[in-house]
Amino acid sequence: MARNIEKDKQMRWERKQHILECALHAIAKKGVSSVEIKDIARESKISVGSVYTYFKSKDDILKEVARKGQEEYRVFTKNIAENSDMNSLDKLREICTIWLDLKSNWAYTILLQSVRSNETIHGELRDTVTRRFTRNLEPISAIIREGQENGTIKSGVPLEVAFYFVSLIQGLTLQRVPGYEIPVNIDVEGIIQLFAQKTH
Amino acid sequence: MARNIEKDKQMRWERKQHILECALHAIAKKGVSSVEIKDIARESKISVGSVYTYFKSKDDILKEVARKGQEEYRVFTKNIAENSDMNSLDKLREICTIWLDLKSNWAYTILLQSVRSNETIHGELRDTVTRRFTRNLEPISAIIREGQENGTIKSGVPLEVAFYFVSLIQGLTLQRVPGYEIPVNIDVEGIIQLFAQKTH
Amino acid sequence: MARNIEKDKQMRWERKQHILECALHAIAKKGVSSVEIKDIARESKISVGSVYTYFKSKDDILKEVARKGQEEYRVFTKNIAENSDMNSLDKLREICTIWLDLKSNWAYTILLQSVRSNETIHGELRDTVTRRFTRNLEPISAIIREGQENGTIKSGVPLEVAFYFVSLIQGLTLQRVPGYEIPVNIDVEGIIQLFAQKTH
Amino acid sequence: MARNIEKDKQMRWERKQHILECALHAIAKKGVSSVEIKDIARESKISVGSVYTYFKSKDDILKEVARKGQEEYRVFTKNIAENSDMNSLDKLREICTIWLDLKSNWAYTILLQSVRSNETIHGELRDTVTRRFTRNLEPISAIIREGQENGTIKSGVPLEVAFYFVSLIQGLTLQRVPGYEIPVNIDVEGIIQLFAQKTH
DNA sequence: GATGAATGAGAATTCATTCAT
DNA sequence: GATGAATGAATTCTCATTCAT
Repeated sequence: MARNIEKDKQMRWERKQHILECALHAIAKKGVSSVEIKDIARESKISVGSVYTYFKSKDDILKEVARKGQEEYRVFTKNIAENSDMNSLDKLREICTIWLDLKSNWAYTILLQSVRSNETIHGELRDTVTRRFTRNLEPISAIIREGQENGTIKSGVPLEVAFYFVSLIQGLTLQRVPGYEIPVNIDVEGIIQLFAQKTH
Repeated sequence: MARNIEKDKQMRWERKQHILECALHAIAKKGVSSVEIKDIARESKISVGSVYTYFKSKDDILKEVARKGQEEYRVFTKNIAENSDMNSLDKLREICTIWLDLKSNWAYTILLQSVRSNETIHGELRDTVTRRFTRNLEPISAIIREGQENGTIKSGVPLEVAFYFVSLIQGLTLQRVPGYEIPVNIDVEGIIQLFAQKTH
Repeated sequence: MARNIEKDKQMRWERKQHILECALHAIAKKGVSSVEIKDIARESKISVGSVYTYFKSKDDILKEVARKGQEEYRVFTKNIAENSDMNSLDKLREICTIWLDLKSNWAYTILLQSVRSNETIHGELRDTVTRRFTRNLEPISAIIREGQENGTIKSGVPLEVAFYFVSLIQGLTLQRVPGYEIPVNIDVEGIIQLFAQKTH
Repeated sequence: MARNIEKDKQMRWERKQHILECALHAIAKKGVSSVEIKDIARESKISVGSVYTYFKSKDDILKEVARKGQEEYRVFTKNIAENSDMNSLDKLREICTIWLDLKSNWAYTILLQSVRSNETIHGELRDTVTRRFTRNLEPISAIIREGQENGTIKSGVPLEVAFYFVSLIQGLTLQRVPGYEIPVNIDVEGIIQLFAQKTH
């Protein structure tokens, strides 16, 4: 009996995660504000009613997708930042490459943008997303500082430089709308060189 | 008589422009897909019905706002690019400063963003916006090329570097949600230095 | 122009009243909690969407119907209470007769009951309805006091007796469900005699 | 074996009764039409699915709650009516006191009210409830007749007077919404005096 | 032309009932 | 039998567009 309760909780959690992932895909396809519960249900291969078994409302889902995305991003950048086997530029390179490679990042970036820029969305959520974004600059900021100390990254307030780096990547990501990509090549090395300190 | 017809046409054109500006503000406040015709009417201080006297549909308005914004942007960057009184870095500086200063740019950037990423919006519009965005990279690209030739800007495919420059500025712009700004300072000089060629 | 604005306001007010009356009929037919916006729209001979032009929500309509009903009841009893051409028992007789005759009173009584007994309804509304009910006892209470003073009505705390009188009438009203009436005759004179002071 | 079957039947009956009582509480809290199977399950401390093990449908539960309540009421009034140790007025007094004291009566009265006035409820049930209500007037009617014969109760058609008595008590009961009571004292003696025949 | 009420198609949400475990 | 997740029909509410004044 106790085992079943545990198992049920586990199952419920897993299904929630599944729906969140499917919601992200649905958002990637239709855009945050056009996505319908129907789309999320279809993508998750469950009924519309069932979505409401796991989430209170559509807003609730969007909130959770944003949270999940930001948390995963934090783990992703933190792991790279703390990896002592890589030098600073390689860390930025890695972040840039993986970030621009992941298809889901587009949807996730769009989502965060929408959440933040949509006045109809409850202030608390916008606040939270903003706060998390700011906190998520820290690992990048640490990499920048480290690079500046060993002379491989350009000088400048680390947090500000991190902000530019992230904005640049997000700006590029937003241009990569599936089906409507800007037809200009993106070269990770070129991007990294913007932040690299030339040595002679 | 002919004069009156001319005058009427002129009036009509002016009112359309007024509505477009107000629509941009309304969009900036509520997001492209949440904005209602009622919002645009209220912002323009006219009635809902009158909006339809000047525009065929909501989609029509979005299309026009996007077109107007992108055209003004093209004129803005082109003028700076062709100004022979400024050096290349100063041109970038000027674009960066003015762009980040203008409040309406935030709304306009959001709008383009939303138009391109919103699947419910007619493909033709998304196509047009994308094409114009690409073409609008040209003046910036020209500045980059010029700067590379006189050794003040870093090397790299000019169009790609221009793409990074614009993406960076747009990425930063999107973070500046009125009331929910990321609390990190933006220093134009720091941004320009990313693209500047160090001389010894 | 000023005339039109006035006229518009007047029209709007009249249509609201019309919808409220139709809503009361719809409620009378289907019961408070089963009544749908569709029913109210049909009864008012307007579209569902139009109902929302005049009222914010279904709850808003119920609230207004309750308010309107209680206000009309207050005017009704006050007018009778203050009529110096009738003696006290005639006043009670009149109230009783008219109240039990009016078909809409059934719906209205049901509505007030539902509002008060339904826990899902916002406390503020329940509070207001309760307060108004209490205040509306006053005219009846005045009649009772007057009758006691001239020896035609039984003794007892006037407000309490008024409460019994109103509860009795409301209790009877509630039994008169259209189509499911309790097959027992209601004799106004018999009811009045319960409250009358026998003289010898 | 046979004994087990008996025991099972007994258990099943007891659980049904338990659910019915809990359903009454749930209905009292949320109103007949707002009450959800979930509420009844929660109140009964069993699962939603289990409710359906004992009852065919929500309607079935409502029907049973109403039947149970009306039957208990019949037994209650019949016992008092037939009690030869009490005089007629004492009998009314007893009914009045106990009825107004019992908290569950409020819920039960609301329930009957709602069942009868709710058009979405099956006509057969509404019919049955109405018929039982009428039949349940008989014991009260008998008390009235008895009182009239010994000169302690006012004259009038006994069934009609009984109808007024019950309506008055039910009317008062309905005003006593937990937490939203009408702030007027209820004095059983005052009520009884309305029906008492003054002797000189 | 200007206005804002009217419309109805479409989206979010609820909940009685069923069903797999 | 017990459980609670799954279902989808039904309901409330929204909003672009039309239309009468």
